[in-house]
Amino acid sequence: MDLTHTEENYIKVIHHLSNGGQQLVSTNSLANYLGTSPAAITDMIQRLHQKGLIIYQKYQGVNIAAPGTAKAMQILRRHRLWEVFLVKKLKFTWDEVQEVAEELEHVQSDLLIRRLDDYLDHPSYSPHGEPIPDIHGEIKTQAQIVLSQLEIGSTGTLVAVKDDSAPFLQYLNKKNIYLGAVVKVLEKNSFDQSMEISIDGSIGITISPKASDNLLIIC
Amino acid sequence: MDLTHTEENYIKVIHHLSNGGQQLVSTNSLANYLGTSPAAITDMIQRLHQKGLIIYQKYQGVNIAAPGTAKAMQILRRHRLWEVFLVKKLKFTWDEVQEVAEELEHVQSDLLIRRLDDYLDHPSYSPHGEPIPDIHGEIKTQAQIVLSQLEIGSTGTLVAVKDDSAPFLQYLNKKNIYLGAVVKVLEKNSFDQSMEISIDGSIGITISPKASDNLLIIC
DNA sequence: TAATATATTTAAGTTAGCCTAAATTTGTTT
DNA sequence: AAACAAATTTAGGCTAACTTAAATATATTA
Ligand SMILES: [Mn+2]
Ligand SMILES: [Mn+2]
Ligand SMILES: [Mn+2]
Ligand SMILES: [Mn+2]
Repeated sequence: MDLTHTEENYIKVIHHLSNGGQQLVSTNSLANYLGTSPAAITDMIQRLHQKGLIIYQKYQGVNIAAPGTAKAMQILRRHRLWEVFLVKKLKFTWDEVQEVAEELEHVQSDLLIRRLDDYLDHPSYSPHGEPIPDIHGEIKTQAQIVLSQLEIGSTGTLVAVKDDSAPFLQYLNKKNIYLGAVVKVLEKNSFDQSMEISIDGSIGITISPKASDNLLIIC
Repeated sequence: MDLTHTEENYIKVIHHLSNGGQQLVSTNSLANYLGTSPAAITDMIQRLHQKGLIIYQKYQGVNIAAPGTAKAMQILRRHRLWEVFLVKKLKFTWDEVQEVAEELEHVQSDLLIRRLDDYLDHPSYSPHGEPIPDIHGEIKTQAQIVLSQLEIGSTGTLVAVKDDSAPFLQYLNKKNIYLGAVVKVLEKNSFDQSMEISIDGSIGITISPKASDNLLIIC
């Protein structure tokens, strides 16, 4: 079944906001996330329910259904492969890729994505550390924790960001924080939850709780 | 001014069918080329005329206007750069690129196209030998003639196809005819206008007038 | 539990891009 | 020049994806 660009975007957002199917998503949260009216959301979710991609009960919110999950995985795969291409081959920075990948993900060609994957040597992660589903829609998960939960004196490797918006990524650029770096927690300010960290040994870096809640590490 | 995918496709086709502005294009020829009803064409050309991209007089047909030409050049640039990318980097064959490039050409990002152009080392021609407009919309033209006009005994270099449809390109594949090859006219059958040619020295190749009319060479 | 506030759906209207059928204009014959 | 044929436009309708305003259901709180 072939979806429109708009339907693909809705499916991706419902998958995201439902945490991969773990919770119901309200009409208002979708409207808010997508910047449209609640009426438009109701309109679309009725159609997506009709197509069997989501589960919807009037007034009760929606959840992603199995065919919707498969579709979401396909779109995320395309999105993240294009992000890798843009960064690795076209010298985009990680804060420049979002908008373009948002369009490229809708180009319909299985051959294209298969060849792109080959060309990029089958990457497992996007430039933001998000896992890239394989051709069957499977993703490898690794046990990650958020930096804010790390104890003083502990170290970890920064592997992903939870928020891949340009402002956050630019904030990280400014503080010289990048994926793959070894992070050590030097101090925690219980007053405002801010953290003193070192990045690959460089010290003097203070980050807000909002930032440390959006940085994922492995230990 | 930002156009929709559909508007971009119309502009490209009007530019093409008007021979770059040299002749008027009829409603029916557009309808026929695009596979839509004449009524739909009238609808769209009125809007494109309103936007100043084409010149249109009721019942008289349309022609491309200067801003439309600029837009067409931009779309052709994107289309052909993507075609080069698909063939050179993703190992597509020249008969596989059309459909995908038809979608990729609509991705809106000047940075993307600039970087793609850099990445491909500023190619001048598509895999079909079509010139790639530069960033200002300029194209280099070279004096080309169609193979059917070449005299017996003369040679030339095959540089482009006039028809880049998959069936024609596959026909050329089958006959081992490719761009860059030296073509020599060995014989002409005045009975049916068919031609005996050699390609880089290989003989025993007969081609129809329909084919030799769509092969462009330089001498 | 009843009143009130909030969330959601329905109703009605818009635009892009198509359709078919009818009306109109232009081109071609006689 | 009138009649006919072909090309084109207009009229009316459709679907996708939105909008605002009104109606209705659910949640909260007195
Ligand atoms: Mn998108
Ligand atoms: Mn990302
Ligand atoms: Mn196109
Ligand atoms: Mn081409």
